Amino acid sequence: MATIYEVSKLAGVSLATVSRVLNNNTPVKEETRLKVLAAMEELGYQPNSVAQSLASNRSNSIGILVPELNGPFFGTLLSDIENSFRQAGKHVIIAAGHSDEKLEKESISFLQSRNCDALILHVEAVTDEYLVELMEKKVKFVLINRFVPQLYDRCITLNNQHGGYLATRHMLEHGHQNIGYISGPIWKHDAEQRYKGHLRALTEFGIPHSEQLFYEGDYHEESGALGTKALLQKASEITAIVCANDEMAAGALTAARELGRSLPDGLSIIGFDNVNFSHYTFPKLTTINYPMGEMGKMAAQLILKRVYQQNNSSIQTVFEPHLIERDSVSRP
Amino acid sequence: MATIYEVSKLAGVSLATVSRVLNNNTPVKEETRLKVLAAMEELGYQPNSVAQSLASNRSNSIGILVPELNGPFFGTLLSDIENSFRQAGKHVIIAAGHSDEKLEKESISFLQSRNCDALILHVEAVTDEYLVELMEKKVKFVLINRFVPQLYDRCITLNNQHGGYLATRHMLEHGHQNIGYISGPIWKHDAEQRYKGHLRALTEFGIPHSEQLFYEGDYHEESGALGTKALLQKASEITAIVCANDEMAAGALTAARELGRSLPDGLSIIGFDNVNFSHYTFPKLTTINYPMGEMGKMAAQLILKRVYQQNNSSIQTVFEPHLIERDSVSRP
DNA sequence: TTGTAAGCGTTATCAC
DNA sequence: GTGATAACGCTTACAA
Repeated sequence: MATIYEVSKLAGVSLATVSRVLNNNTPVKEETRLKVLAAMEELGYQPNSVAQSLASNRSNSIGILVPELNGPFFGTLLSDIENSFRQAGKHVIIAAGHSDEKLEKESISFLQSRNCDALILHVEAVTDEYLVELMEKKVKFVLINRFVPQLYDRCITLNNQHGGYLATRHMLEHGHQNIGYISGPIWKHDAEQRYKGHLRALTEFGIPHSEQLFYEGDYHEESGALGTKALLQKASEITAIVCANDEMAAGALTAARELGRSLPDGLSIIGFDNVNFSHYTFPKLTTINYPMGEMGKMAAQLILKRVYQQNNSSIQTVFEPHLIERDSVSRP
Repeated sequence: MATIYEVSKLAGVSLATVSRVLNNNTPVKEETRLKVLAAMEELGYQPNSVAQSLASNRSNSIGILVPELNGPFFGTLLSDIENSFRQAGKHVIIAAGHSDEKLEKESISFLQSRNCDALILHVEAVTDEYLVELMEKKVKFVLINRFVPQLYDRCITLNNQHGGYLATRHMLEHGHQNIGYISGPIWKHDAEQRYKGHLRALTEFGIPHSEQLFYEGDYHEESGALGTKALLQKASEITAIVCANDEMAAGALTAARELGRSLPDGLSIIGFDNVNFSHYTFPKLTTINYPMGEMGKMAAQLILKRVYQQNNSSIQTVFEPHLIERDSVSRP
């Protein structure tokens, strides 16, 4: 591989000049510019990004930490992030935290040890304090799907409460009065918010809320099935179930069928997230869209702007979900 | 951030010695070793991986190129690859090629410009010749899901023919005699092999093959629906359809239902790949497992062994698929 | 077993 | 505008 030194010799200029045309940050006479460019071409010169990083103290790499790499959720996030950065000549290093505090911390150190210029964190297990400390240590990062007050200007979040509201309102507008709710782990911020939105819709329609109609699941398919069975047993008058995510909704679909309910006539079900499999269910799942891709893109923009001073588009930190109507909801 | 130099001063030894305990490749007296370790601890020293790369001419990074980052397929691949490398202290840089020749080539140069020590390539559009050239340029890489004779010892592949055979045999064993086949683009190697397996099973059971029963799709859901309608119209005696992947099988399920066939009694359907959504369909899809994760792990092992001389486990290059029985196949 | 010193391929600060 | 030259933080002969 040719080096900058060989280029400088061939072009008959100094090292520094070659570096200048490479980075075109300092004016260079057009004539010499062309000479250098020609020399580069001739040698098939490719700058060594490692040496650049060492000298400039920038790696042009961004670390991404997500809970899982598989699963229906993070593909589009990664995809859009990678895309944005690649166009800017940066690259992305990935790691998975598996929603485990120790692993999340390890992954963060790992990414830091890789000299990432910035991190995009989708973390669940680590505490707010830890993240604040990270900020105080001058680590550059953006948070996805989590809001920490002290870090307000680097949090990209979804309006989960509004999503929960939309889901339940959709049921109410279809004339449902007895609506079960299968929640995510209620200690999780998004689960709590989605549930709040549900309650708000209920209140708005003057429907009283009952403990009978609530089941706390764990966001996994199995708990959606369990929840459905539990709810329908406690309160067989239920005609609709709102699930706090699509996985649980899929479980609910299966369970409802096992209990002999026809779908959607015998039981309407709505999900949340609009993950990639949600239109493969039967009936195709009505759900709330989570704009993961856009949020990933925005996280990238934010870093491009704040860390690299590139890009001047405006930054949006909270995103609005919307309803995706498919076939799993009907009138009771 | 503390440097190796500060550590050496604090420990009262030379730069070189610190480097030695860091890499423990050269014997160091236990006593000094401990002094150095203590100094590192005290300073919270973290080696600068960029400087290490420049000096050692190794970046400890591996580039991964897949067609898509989203989609149901590549998550588990990435997940298992990342895992294997992280345990070995390496990291992974990702890129997407979108099955486009130009993009695939660009992505490969991009990854090379990042000084990756090796690449894992899941490419579709680039030619065999291009890959052979790449090898001749001494680029280190492993191919996933593709076999190129000259590159035989760096190809990790699935026995697609056997998979196709298993799928069709499963139908035959259930007593089906009129079996439709929805293929992937037949110019693709895996599509061709899967189809060959189908024919072999037919022959083995003494069932003649008919053009009427073949439909060439494009591996997408829509074409599975189209294919099902076309086949059932041409040959309504069909009682089973073998699809060359799960997406098309999902389309087939929907189309069959629209045509008023009950599932699986009125029509049995089998898929291929066992992607993440295949058990969310209704009925749950019977399919052929594609061990993406294991193949990713193996690709990582191969690189660890050949590029880093780490790991001495044996290398397996061809993987066998197996049947996953769920609910979409019954007797006719 | 340890130290010295020459790189690795850039960028960036000076002068000129 | 351009050219020397000192970093950047580490690895690795070669000596001792």
